[in-house]
Amino acid sequence: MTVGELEASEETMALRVVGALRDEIVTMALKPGDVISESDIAGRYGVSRQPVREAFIRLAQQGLLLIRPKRATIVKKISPDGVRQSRFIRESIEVEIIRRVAARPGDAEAVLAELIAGQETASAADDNLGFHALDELFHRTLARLAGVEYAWQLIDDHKMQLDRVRFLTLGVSSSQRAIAEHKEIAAAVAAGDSAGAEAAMRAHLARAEVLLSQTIADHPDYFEPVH
Amino acid sequence: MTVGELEASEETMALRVVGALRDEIVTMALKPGDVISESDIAGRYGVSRQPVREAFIRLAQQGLLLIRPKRATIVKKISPDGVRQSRFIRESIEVEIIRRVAARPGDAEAVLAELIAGQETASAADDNLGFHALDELFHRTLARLAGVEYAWQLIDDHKMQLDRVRFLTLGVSSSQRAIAEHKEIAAAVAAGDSAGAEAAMRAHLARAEVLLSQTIADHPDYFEPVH
DNA sequence: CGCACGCATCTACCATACAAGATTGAGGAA
DNA sequence: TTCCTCAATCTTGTATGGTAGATGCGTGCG
Repeated sequence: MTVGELEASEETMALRVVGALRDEIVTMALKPGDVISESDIAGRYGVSRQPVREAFIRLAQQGLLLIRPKRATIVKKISPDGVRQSRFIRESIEVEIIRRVAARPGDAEAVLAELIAGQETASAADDNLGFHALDELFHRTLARLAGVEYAWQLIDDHKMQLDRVRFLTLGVSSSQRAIAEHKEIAAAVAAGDSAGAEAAMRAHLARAEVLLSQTIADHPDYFEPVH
Repeated sequence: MTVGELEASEETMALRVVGALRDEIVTMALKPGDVISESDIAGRYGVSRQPVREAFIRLAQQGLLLIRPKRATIVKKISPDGVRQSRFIRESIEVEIIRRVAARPGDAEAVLAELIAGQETASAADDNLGFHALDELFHRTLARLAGVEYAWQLIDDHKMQLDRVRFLTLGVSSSQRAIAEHKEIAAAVAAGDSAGAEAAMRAHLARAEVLLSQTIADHPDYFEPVH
């Protein structure tokens, strides 16, 4: 597989390689279990081994690569247990966020309504990518409203694991249903109903759960064996 | 300041430098705002710039260093807002953990009682360091009992920010009170009282909150200005 | 035939040299 | 005095060569 040159930019080579590799991994162009090497990637992107090496370190810390010293570097297989726990973390934080927002709705209602309207537009136009972006923005906005945007950044880091699974289930998810659930959350927030908002958020996040086992069955070699 | 050589070990140089620098930062031997350079650290530890550089990258991703390209690398100042949000994350996750454990106590009661007994021994012997270790183990054990030990690892990463604050308030904290609160949590867990366990955990974590503003007042130059 | 040894050949790790942006301070002109 | 210019000298970024450990395969011995 040949890869186009990295476009020139302000950032350093190392960071550009990080971005390029992350995209390849999340979109499954690089598959879990694939063996890569510094020289290999360096050659493909037309840079030296040094920035590639630093990119490997960053991606390894984010859980996307596994560096086996003096042996090889491989694209980390998806850990079912890791996915489960990433969801646990996300649910813990998002539930706490929605509680806080519901406790002091402020101008949340108007902001959320606008976002949901945008999602309906994207969904009607079959703009899957746009919808995904707005979906993410919905959750990020809730974090901002709760005054903990930094916490969302944390979720974002660990969300890459989930994004790989999401990519494997593309098309399966129903944006209609997601929008309905978003409305339910927004309504509970507007009403200041903490308990209701929490329950709605839990239900919203739980929906993705059922897809995992099916995905594992479809692509068993992309996942770590249970031990 | 001169630093002893790194003891020989199996791991790579880069990882040893990471550990050494992390300790220096958390214990405030390297103070927030201090300017360091790859060459400087390399000379002090007797290695080349390369492993030091890789250590910098890792520590920067963990939020302890700030790399300003072509300029300098500095020990990141503590962000009061970051501390607040790190606590938010920790509370979110720990509350969810304690709920799960309380919902299925299992053999939690015996395990927790044993840990608390150890803490009392350490406290009676004025073994502050040992008590701290057992305190951490208490929370980690709860995560294990909930089946989400990986989630604790996440907290651990972001706990370094909090540890720097904790180091500044050493001696202030009362281990007696912490033990009493641990007992309260364990009792609620044993009784299967989810709501009570959650409330006890929130109170336990909230106790540290009051110390922050005092600490900022004592060491204003260690913290980022509010913007 | 089966197994152990050794060598060719991978890998990531580390050291060193060079490149290029950023800072600082000295020195000269207005 | 004040301000601008520029060069010395910091910094991190990148390239490349050499090193040591791990792997796999072929060979030769039992």
